[in-house]
Amino acid sequence: MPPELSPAARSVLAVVRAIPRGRVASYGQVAAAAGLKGRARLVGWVLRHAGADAALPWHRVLRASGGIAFPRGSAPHDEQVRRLARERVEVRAGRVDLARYGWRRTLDEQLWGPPPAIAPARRAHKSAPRGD
DNA sequence: GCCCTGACGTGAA
DNA sequence: ATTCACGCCAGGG
Repeated sequence: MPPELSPAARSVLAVVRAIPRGRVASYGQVAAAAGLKGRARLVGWVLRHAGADAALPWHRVLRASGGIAFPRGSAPHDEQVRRLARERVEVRAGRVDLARYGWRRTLDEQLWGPPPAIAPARRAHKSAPRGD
């Protein structure tokens, strides 16, 4: 990263630092919140060059699909999973359920966010012991 | 300048 | 669920 962070880069970092513990946001979402709509790649670029900043919650940034951007099995992937697990964010098959852990900034999003009742009322037959 | 490669996103097949 | 084509744009060759 250049000695002087571009204003854009600073905005991105500010947004990332604003993601609450136990919640996650997508690259695109971060970009938009930083006033850089459509520039998700830039967010990736900034994080990649931000590297050794333990205080930066880079692990809370995921793909729009909720998936981790790193390849399954790669070191950074596992590291991200660990960091997320440490704050109670569960990662299954390399992805996080955005409906449950996605960062919702506006009241509107808070209310309309998790629409379907968490209890799917699935076929009550061969169910498993559930209760989280 | 041109071409390729990304910690990406979206819409279409 | 997967794959593909594009759109995007900063760097590296």
